[in-house]
Amino acid sequence: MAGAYDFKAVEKKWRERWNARDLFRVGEDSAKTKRYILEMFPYPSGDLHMGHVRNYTIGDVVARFNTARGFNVLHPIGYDAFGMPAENAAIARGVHPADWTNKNIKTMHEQLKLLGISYDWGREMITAEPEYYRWNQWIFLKFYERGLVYRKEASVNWCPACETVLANEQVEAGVCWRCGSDVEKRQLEQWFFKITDYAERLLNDLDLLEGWPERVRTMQRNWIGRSEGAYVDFAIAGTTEKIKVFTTRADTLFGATFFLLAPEHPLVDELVAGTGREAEVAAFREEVSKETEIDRTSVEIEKKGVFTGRYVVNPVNGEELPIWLADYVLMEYGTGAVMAVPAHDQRDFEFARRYGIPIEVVIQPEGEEFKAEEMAEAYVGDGRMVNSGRFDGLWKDEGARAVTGWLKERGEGDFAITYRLRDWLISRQRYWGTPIPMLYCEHCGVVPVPEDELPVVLPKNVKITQMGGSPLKQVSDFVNTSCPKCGGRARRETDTMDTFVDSSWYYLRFTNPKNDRQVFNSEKVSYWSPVDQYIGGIEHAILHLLYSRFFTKVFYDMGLVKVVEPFTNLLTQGMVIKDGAKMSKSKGNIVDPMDIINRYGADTARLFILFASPPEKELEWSDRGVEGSFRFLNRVWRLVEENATAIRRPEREMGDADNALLRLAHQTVKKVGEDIDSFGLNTSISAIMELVNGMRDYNEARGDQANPAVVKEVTERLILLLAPFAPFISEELWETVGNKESVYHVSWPSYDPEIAKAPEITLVVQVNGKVRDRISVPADISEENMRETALASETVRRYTDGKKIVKVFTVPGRLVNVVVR
RNA sequence: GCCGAAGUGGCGGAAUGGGUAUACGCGCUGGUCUCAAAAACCAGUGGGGGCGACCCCAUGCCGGUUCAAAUCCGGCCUUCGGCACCA
Repeated sequence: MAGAYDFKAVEKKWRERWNARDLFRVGEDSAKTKRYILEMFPYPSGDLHMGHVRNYTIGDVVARFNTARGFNVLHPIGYDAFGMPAENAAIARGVHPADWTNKNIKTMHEQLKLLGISYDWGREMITAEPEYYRWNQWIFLKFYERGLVYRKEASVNWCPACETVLANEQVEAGVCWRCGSDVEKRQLEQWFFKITDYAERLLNDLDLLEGWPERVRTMQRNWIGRSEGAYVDFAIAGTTEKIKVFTTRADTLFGATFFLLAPEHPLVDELVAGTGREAEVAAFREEVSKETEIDRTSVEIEKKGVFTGRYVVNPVNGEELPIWLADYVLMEYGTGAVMAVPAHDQRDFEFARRYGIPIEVVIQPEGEEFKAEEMAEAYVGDGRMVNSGRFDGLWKDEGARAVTGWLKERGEGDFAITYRLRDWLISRQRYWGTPIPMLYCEHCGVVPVPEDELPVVLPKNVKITQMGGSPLKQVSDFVNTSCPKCGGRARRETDTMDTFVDSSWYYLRFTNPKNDRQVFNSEKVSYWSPVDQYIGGIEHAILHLLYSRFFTKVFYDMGLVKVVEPFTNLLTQGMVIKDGAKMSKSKGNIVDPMDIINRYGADTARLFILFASPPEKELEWSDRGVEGSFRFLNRVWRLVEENATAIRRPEREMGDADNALLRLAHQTVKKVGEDIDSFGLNTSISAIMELVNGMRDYNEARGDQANPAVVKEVTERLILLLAPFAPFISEELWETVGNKESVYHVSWPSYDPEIAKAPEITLVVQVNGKVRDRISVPADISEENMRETALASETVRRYTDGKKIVKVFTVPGRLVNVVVR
């Protein structure tokens, strides 16, 4: 295709050829080493945005590069197609969520093809199709069999805007992760996955994930929040009944002056009955229940509570402690009950001061003596135990162990570990999700749907309103069924699954997406898993990545997979921003990828996005920068056209300029390969640009005298290096220089270290650490020669004459530093 | 408040097992071509000084270690993320 760079024609031509040949299809091949490259699949919200383009382009470079290097590369794509936006669209515009979703998928599929991403299109999956979500249901049943699914009534997070419950991970700083509404608390009976059973393994195995950013590992570690401490039993005064608390500070047990229960604690009614404080306590509980998560967990808000009229007995000294309810005690953590030690816990301190409860110091640091009445805040540091009977004198940590051990002997406590991680609430009171495969039989109670009756198909004829409650409840055909056990009347569960369930295992399904007999084929999943390189946004640092790790571990225990971690290496890409802010409709700073593709082509869009910033960092959008990338591709185009002519000229002997260009080409091959491996995609492109600059200088200097063999070799190398970044133009140019085969199947070029080696280096000469001269010397110069050359330099002499040379430092092949006095 | 990351030209960014600071690109200035413009190409471009070969200063700020610091250490400042009553 001679003439100007017509990106539209070029990209269309190769897109059609790739499609026709199904170029990117892969299968298992035991003769090759596999590489599984995966980008987080998109939610089909409409059009591809710049963040998607960045994500998929980065992945595509890695995939194409690894293919060129001879690996068998799995690089699939699918659509995370269940979710709220589809339902919102249905409510707003009366479209069926399925139709809305499918239309969006179609658009995004086309756009991904326009971008030229090398996906194995035969593996495309849509999680909203029964062929996929039936396996969600199957997994749910298997988890149920293993005791990892349970149903319980609990105080749960409720998003009033989404009209559904949320998992703990999905509440960010008290607001809904998706819509930003203040989350409320509700008492509801819901389905949970018992992720806490895996807390210890999820925590420990973070150490295996050396290919993950430390930041993400830390976030997960904090989220799991392991605490070592003790359970201690407190008897309710005047009864034999006991309440268990969890504490990490058993050393302060002698300093407990009151006792706290969460307002939701189930024992409250029973305790308060007959104390005459019923009304006051009930009013307090009512007040707390109305608070949003934000109010309740804000540190600034003053702690409040109410006395129950009852007491517990401190097991270490028999003292009676008043039982209060306090809003800062959470039912979901530990046991929902706390011993309060105001001298050594800031929250208890504030509470005690507010309600006039005594404060007693039981830990004293060396060289200081705290007096309860003088303290302005709790003392939480180290020190020795005081006022603690036989334990006096022990340091904080040994004291905690000693007290716990002593309680354990007496049967009043034990060592314990708790986690901040809560079980994963997966029920959603929404329509557009996977139906939970459970039945409620009038006689048998809760009954799982038998495996051979899957899938429980999501009915299409549903009225979706914003009225709240599961829309499926209204579909009597769906709800009313018979019990598989007794044949009697039963009704189906009408809640659907959290859509994070869908994305917790899709990467394994890609190894065998069309399998209608098994969730995955064991050979295929063994061949491809784990994912070698996973790429996506940091916003999933906890949510999706933690859930996926949990699923993989359960699958491992089930014998379904042989790996304990799903993603060996993780790259968290940075956001695309414009004018310093995240692109968003409300700010009006959105750049539509399709505009860029229409104006400059996909290759330019890809190149700019990769060149403007390293993948993990934010990318500041720049229209000028895009033009620069487009100019570069035009330069490459003209250069290759020019060289295609030069290649046909008669042979000639190698000269210095030829060797120099060849050297540059080999150096560039080395650098580009190394940089892609370490995700220095911006620097690999700059290296390619330098090669192009070198080639241009060569052509200008040599004119008709150019060496055809050198030109051919260097031009071909250039095209091969460019191919992962700008695949369309590379295909075309590859053809221009006379090749028939698709560049996709051509091996990555090798480099010869001998050719890449420079015959001369620049010797930097410093005097007292300041650069004074730069001298070109042979690369293999000895240290002795370096020293001599440096001292002989005229510039250097000006600084050394009349001075005493104290010492001369040499760095082989680089630098000499002369120290004078 | 706690944890983490990052501060380099006018801008995006290079260079960290200490050793040529500012690669590559954008922008800007001048030039070639043109009736003119665009495109393309060529040259220049951290700041300051000198007629000059050159010199001084500069990687958020202040100190330190070293022959040598963007890079290591200590202390600040700023920005951005995450967590946020977890007993």
